[in-house]
Amino acid sequence: MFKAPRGTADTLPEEQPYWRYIEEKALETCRLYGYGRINTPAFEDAGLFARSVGEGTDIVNKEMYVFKDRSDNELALRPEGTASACRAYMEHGMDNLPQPVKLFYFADIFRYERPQAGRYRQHHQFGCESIGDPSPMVDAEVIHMSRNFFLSLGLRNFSLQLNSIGCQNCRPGHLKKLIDYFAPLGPRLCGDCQARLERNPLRLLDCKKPGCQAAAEEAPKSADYLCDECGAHFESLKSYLQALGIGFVLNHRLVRGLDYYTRTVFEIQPAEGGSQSALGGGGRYDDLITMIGGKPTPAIGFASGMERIVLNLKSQCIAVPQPAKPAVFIACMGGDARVEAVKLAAVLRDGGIAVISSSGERSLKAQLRLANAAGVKYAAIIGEDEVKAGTVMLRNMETGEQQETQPDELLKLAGSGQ
RNA sequence: GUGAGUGUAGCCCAGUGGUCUAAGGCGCCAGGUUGUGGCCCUGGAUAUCGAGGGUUCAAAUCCCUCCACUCACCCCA
Repeated sequence: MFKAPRGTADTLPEEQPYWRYIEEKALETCRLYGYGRINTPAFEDAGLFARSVGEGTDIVNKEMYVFKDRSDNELALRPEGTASACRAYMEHGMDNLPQPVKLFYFADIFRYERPQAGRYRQHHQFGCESIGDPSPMVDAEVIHMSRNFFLSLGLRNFSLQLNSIGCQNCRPGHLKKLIDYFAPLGPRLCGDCQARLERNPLRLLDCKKPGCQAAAEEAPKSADYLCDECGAHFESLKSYLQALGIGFVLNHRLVRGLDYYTRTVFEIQPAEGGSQSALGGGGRYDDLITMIGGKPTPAIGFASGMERIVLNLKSQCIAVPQPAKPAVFIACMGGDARVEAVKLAAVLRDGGIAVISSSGERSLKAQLRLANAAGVKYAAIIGEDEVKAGTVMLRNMETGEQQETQPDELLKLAGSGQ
């Protein structure tokens, strides 16, 4: 038998209310902040991600689904959403629009990883990007928006982790300090970290190994080595957040796994669950558009993982709206009754009433059991007597009362919800 | 890619060498009225015991290999 590929999942009808709920809250949040929806392809030129996310990152190196199509184009299933949004921004000349351009999306994201709790090979992100404005006001607004999105979902007890990793001008200085700090520790670092020292010293801060963690705590902080511009940007962002009453945790070890981030980086972390279970995260990426061949364009974005939100909604026992049950179940007995049942279902549906019906193969008892299981308010029963009389036996499933009715009366009754 | 754990019906699971032609619960189907649901009662269907190989007179149960799932690491949403 076929099974869904590893790391993918079917979202069955009973799960859908969670997704619908999240989508509605996201849509409302985007409306409040003036974001417009964009859909981009599930796959792109592989180079788009290699250039933006970074050749040296795990995402590009070992997690990206790359393939050649029949014309030998090198394509990749998108491993994140920002690069596509920026590509679309450039491709459609959105730099000629009033800036910033604010886009949001729901996208499936593909990464070849070992699945575990809250992590899948295909997962879904709600993300937003504000492109074209360098002001820290925008940073504050994006952070405010992401926080309010989670609050609107009813989620509580999450923290906002914040850091600034500087820009092309000041980051090299910090990196050098980091190397100077970590290099003498050499053999006391774990194997991974010794490799990271060469490849990407920032990542050393991220290591979960106790020994490295202790070392990372004392390491030079990027925020201490910001250039004047980055420092001023970070300071005013913090003052905006304070003015908005948004609490945050300065986390100098918060670096993100994508190369394109500059200055502001942030993450929303649930109270419970490890550091790898972030509900969402984002940051500024002022260099990304130049990395993929555009003119210098400042931007900042945020993305959240739908599956992780569902997990947290459940663990926090947040009830989500359930879809309405159909109003009427039509039961029938006998061949002539079936014709009447089909006609009645059509009349009711034309009148906007949700109807489910039985094909009449089973006993009335069995049909009513189905009606009960479906949670309908009314069962409309059509047997030989009703066919002869041109009526319908209407049974109220809540009270058990029933009465003969005309089809058009039934329409009125069910429509009024009485 | 690495490490640990788990694999028995649609779902939850009992069972650790013979009494297992595999128990129970949920769900499903039917019956308990001649045209009537929800509770209750009765009956029924559904399991190549993850797959393959081995040990043994005898394997769901022991051994080996493989596969899948889960959790954790790496990294991220």
